[in-house]
Amino acid sequence: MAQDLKDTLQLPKTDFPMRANLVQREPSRLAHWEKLDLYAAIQRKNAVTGKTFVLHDGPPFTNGDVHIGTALNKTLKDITLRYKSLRGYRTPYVPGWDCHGLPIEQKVMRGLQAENKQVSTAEMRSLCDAFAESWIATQTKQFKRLGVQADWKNEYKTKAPAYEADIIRTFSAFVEKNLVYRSKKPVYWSIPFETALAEAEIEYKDHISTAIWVKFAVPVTEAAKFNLPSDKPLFVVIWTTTPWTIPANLAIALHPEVDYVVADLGAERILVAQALLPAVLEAAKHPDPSLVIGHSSLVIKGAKLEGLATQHPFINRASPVVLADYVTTDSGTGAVHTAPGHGAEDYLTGLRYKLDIYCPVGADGRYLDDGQVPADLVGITTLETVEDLAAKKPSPANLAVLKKLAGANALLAKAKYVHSYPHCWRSKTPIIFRAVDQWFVGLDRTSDTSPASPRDTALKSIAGVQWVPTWGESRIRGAVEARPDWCISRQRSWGVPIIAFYDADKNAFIDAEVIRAVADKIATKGTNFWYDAPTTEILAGVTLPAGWPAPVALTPGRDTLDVWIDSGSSHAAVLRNQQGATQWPADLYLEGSDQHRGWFQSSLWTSIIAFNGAPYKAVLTHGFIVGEDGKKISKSGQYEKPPTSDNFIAQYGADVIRFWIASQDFTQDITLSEKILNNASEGYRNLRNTLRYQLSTLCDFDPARDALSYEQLDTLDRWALHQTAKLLAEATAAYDAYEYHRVIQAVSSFCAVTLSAVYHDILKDRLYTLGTTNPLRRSSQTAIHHIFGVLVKILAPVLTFTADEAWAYATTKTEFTNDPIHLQDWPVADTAWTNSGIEADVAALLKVRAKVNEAIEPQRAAGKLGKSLDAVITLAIGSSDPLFNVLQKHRDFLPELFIVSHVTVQEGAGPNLEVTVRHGEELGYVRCPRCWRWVPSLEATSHGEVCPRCAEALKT
RNA sequence: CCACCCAUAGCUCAAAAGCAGAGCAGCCGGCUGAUAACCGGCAGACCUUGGCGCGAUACCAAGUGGGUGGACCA
Repeated sequence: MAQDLKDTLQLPKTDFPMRANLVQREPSRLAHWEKLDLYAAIQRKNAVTGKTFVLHDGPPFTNGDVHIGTALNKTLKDITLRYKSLRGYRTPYVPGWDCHGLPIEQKVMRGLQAENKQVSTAEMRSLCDAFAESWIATQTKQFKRLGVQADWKNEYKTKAPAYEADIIRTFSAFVEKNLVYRSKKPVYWSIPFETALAEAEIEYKDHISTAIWVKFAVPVTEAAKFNLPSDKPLFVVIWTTTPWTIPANLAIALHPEVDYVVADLGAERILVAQALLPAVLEAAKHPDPSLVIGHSSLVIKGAKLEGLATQHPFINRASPVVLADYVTTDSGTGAVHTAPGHGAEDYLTGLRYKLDIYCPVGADGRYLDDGQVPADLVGITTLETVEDLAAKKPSPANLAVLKKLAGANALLAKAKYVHSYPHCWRSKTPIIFRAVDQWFVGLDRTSDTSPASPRDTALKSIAGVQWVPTWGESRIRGAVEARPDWCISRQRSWGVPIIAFYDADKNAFIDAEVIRAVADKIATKGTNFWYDAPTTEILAGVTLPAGWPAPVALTPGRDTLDVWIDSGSSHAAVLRNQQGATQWPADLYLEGSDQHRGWFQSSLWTSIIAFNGAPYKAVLTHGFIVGEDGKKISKSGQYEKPPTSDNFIAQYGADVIRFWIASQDFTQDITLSEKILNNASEGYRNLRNTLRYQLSTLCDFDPARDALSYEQLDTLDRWALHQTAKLLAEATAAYDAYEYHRVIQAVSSFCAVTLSAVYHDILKDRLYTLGTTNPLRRSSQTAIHHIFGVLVKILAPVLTFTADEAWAYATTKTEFTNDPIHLQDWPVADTAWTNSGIEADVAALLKVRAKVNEAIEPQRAAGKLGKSLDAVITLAIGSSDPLFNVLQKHRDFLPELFIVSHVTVQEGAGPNLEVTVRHGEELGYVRCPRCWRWVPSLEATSHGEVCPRCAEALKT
């Protein structure tokens, strides 16, 4: 009989599974979308609105699986775009791949090395190409699995010939504006391989160097100029661990604020930092340092010595004193040997003082015969071979220089010095710093046609861009202001060549028109054309500028462009060409905050120079994923498996990962831990169950047939719609502000509190027990139908799979629909939904409800009461209290709201609300076996005895 | 060493110059008509110090801790 009655209830029913089983089921939804060509369908749908939102994709590097950090980036982009497309924007999104660069070249090279293979540059490039291509395929799969929706058919690759041609054309704009110049710059140099090395190709190892203290004589005339004593020979003493660079010494750097002292050693005087004098004397093994007194009258600030021209120990050349902040008194003499061709900071100092970037060492590591290097040094190598290292023998050059210094009586002291020193990862020999010719972009250059320098224009354009968060603006401004001239050449194979030619004397020839002509050829033939074809073919049909030698006399350069120009040209190669129906400038760039110095900046420079404006209207940045210990996830050892996107998806499913990402304030670093992801799973399940419950209550509801108008809706349902309107406004504002975590907070709270704990719970009675077509039941279903529509669309950008799944069940009662959620429009709340009168009343009543629950709890604990429906409540409150009237007004609604069997409102004596709880039984009530409410009496029906209300329901 | 950002409950996030609010987790219970679900109750937080304010977790300053970028080192 109980079962019989149960069958008369309208119990909720849905096929929408409670268990998401995302890991298994998401792929089939992806396949379904693919079949529908959903991306294209969305673009078609929004093509008529005239609104477009272009997010330009920053290309990930194609040398590995998609990292969870990359997943974060792509997911944020996807959420943004899906929201915008629901808002009616056409959202062409062309994904990109950054294919060139050292990491790939290195991986390929290490592979070849393991097999002991030698290949040509063109073969090398083909191997790199294949390597990149295979990762593009893998990453595409992984991004798709994550739910990233994009124009995959129109993807851009920086290694595609057409793209490479656009990189080269961008470069031609640099040349055209006369910004490109050639200059020497010190680079890491491997002597055995005769090649420049990148930072990543360096290994640091302990090295035994010969430290030397070298005396630079101060001529009498110079001493006089600077009020230094000249009755005895005076020397400035420098200290260095690389004796072989002494022939390239062009200056001595002092710190402007450090005190220097002239010390009398008896036969001669030396000038060193006062603080380091004892250490210098000790190194020089002075018999009795205590006798040496620095002339107290001769303590002098470094700044006062600027310009003092000392004499190089064995080359007839002055070595002037210059000033530099990096000079320390930690070690050495406080006077730093400066060879601008052999050190990064020496180089910068050299630039500041307009010194020659002098490098008398050839590519083979041997001293050149340049007319300055002493004849007995010419041809001697600076290379320290592996054998030398094993024998702890200094390089020939070091030995020769020591001999020269000793012979010139310039060697005050020498000592072994063990320190970490860069070595070539392939030859295992110490590298040298060696200045070689490089191509630069002069960022401060102006011309008649471009009176504003790139830097000025860049700074101006930064102000016109929206930076999210706002501190991004000062970050990039600082980076743009501080950036020195851009060194754009690299001595690599896997990259885009710099289109420059050289004659037999290594004179460079470069011209914008020629570059563009070559670019056109590369666009069809690929870059290997540059490496394989003879110059005559490369330049066939190209009109050479006046003054150029004939093609036969020219050799194509082997330098490649800095890879930042590759990705930095994407706006030109993609947006300007309207690839995938995009447009320039982009509405948004969205990348990690490290890109202020990377892609945001390189894109800005190329765009400023080539097109005179920023390539983006807004730039949004996010932080990085860190482990619980606050360390970057890649360095944080908390996960056994590599932190790849796929590994996390395999455990949680894409929607949970997306939910987690959306729930975080991504302007900060984002913490990832098992606990946090489990939290996210829990949050996800809550939302899923809420959607599921709504679907189940709508099982017999056909909106076209059953929906009521707002005017016909019940109070509680109107209240729920009011809350929904508030949620929608909040979520919309949060989406617009890119504050997705606030969307999640709002929706989670709405589902858990407003719906699950209050609205849905209260609704059960009327939805289950009333007759199918009862207006009150239809009222609630109408409201739920509206609420579901809002909720599922708010969630759609984040829970792409689940929202569509729920949408499919709502519209077709099956798992899939051919009209997916992502093709719908953003919901609109009817203005009538906002009803503050009802909101105020119900809010007051809900407070009473909380009091009632509080009062029920002790009874429950005492075992007197089970479910709240067993309770009969008496409320007593002073009639002067405004609440009294509210309670009276809604008297008939109270049992339902409190989910109790009966409520009596009395005029109370005290000022406070008094709640009395009794079991229905105590009042002599009987329990209706159908709706479980306690009522004064039951009626007989064909289904047995039930309460009058149920009897009524059973008639229909 | 410099610049910038951040600091609220175990976790993820709110708010507001005037009693700091949620979700998840926790603890105790209920229900068995959302059931690997659901409901109720409980408990739990403003980094430290100073300043201006009637009043500061919020504004200012210093410190501490964490992060990012740079400088330096190589």
